[in-house]
Amino acid sequence: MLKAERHKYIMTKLIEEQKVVTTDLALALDLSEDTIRRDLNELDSKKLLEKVYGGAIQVIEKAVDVFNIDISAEDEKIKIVTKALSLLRDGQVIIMSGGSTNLVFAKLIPSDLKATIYTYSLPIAMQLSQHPNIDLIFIGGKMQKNAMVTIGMDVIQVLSKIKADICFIGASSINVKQGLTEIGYEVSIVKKAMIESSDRVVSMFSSDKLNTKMPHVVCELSQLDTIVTDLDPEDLRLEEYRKSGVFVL
Amino acid sequence: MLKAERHKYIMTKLIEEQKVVTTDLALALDLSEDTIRRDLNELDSKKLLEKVYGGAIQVIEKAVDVFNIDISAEDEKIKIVTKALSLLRDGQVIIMSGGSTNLVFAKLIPSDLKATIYTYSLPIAMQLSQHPNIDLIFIGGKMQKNAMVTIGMDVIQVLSKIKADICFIGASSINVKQGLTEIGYEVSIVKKAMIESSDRVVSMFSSDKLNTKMPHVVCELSQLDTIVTDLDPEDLRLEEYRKSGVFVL
DNA sequence: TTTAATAATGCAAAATAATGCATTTTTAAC
DNA sequence: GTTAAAAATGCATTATTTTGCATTATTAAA
Repeated sequence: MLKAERHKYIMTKLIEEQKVVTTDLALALDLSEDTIRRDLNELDSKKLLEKVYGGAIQVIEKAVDVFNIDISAEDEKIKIVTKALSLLRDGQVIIMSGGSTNLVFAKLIPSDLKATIYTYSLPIAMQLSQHPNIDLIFIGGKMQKNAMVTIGMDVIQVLSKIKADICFIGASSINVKQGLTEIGYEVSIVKKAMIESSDRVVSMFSSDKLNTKMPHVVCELSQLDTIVTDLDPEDLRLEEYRKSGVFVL
Repeated sequence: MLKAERHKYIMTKLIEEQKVVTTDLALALDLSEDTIRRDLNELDSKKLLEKVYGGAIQVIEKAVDVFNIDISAEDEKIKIVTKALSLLRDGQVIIMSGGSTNLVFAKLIPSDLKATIYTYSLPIAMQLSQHPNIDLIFIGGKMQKNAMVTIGMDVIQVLSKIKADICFIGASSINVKQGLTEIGYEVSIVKKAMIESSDRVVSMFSSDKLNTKMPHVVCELSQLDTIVTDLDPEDLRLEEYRKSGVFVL
């Protein structure tokens, strides 16, 4: 019996019975359980079924909901952004980049804060559109699909004409030598423009981003006014950053 | 019985009866209560149910989630927009307004369609950002909070520079005499600009919008090329519209 | 507070899975 | 056809997961 035949048999069986059991299949096909397991793993990796302990079940295609953004390590992020809330003042003009940390931040902005926020991130704009006292301006342009942010000249142009009091920048990577770096060129350019337009630059990120680097430089450490992490500001891992003159919150 | 099966059983039971009781499940499935408890805890941590003393209950819809847009009469809207899908072609430049009917439309655009879409609606942009073959351009500007669309001069300016093959306009109200009308002045202006920039104008709406009016005129009936409703194109209620030269889909 | 029910924890046995390796089968090139 | 490489298979070993039980802790209600 060919492997392909076996796979077909397994898939048929799976549809008939809603599930298959490794031991049963081994018996029915007169093969070792190892082989069956290898088959099931193979079919699983092709997403034709879902391997579970003892056998496999049908794939449940969960309707991909674009609007359901799940934030990894949300608790940690809440801890970070809560510290940054103290930087907010009524009347500020604020620029916010994308990223899930900033999204958590947007969620937690007190509802009585009166401010103007510019952003080029769809999820952040969605979130802020619920805020009663924030004037929200979305910076349009070509969408970078997966990150759900706009990029390109249109964005740079708008940013270059703004004068903001403070900007909140998500970080992909940061280290003492290169400063803030990004994986994507276009995003790095946009973030540069954000920094140019802001009196004060704040970057929030979790400590696992510390001492990592990506290909495209956004800015040197000295251009950041404040960094906010999950660590205690006195933590040793932040010492070098403190020394270089950045305020650590 | 596989663990995965059991979990499925528990979830089904939970939906049927609104709750499950540990002891009952142990009896029904012929397993120790410990195992059931472990199952319930596992499902709880996946947020599929809520473990309580003695069993589990359904998860309570958590606080209004911005990202959870619920579409009223979605089935009806699916019916409408499905008809409109036939108007799409590879290579088109498309403008889409906001509105839940257009959002449903965005969801159903075939994933192999290659097109460029301009929109100024956050939810629609979120939806389209998942589409693999669409170049998406968001038209930025000041956000109108509740509707989650941008409005104002910035939007008009961008629209005035586009030349689109087709635009899809949601409708608040339509009648034979005034044509398309809107409740908000700013939105009416934006829609006017959309129409100006498009070779072909399509409006999709449910039949209860027929023969109603709002304060701000968008355009006359004659400026619409196609209207798409839930009704049969031959329906008597659409007769006057057909007579006025609009193509009814 | 008391009491019975329910839950958490640690542990051991059993089932299932992963891994490395030897053997066989298949494939492809000469 | 021969032959070498690649793939598939089964086995032994080791690792992981699941499960039930005993024990202890917690909870809810009288």
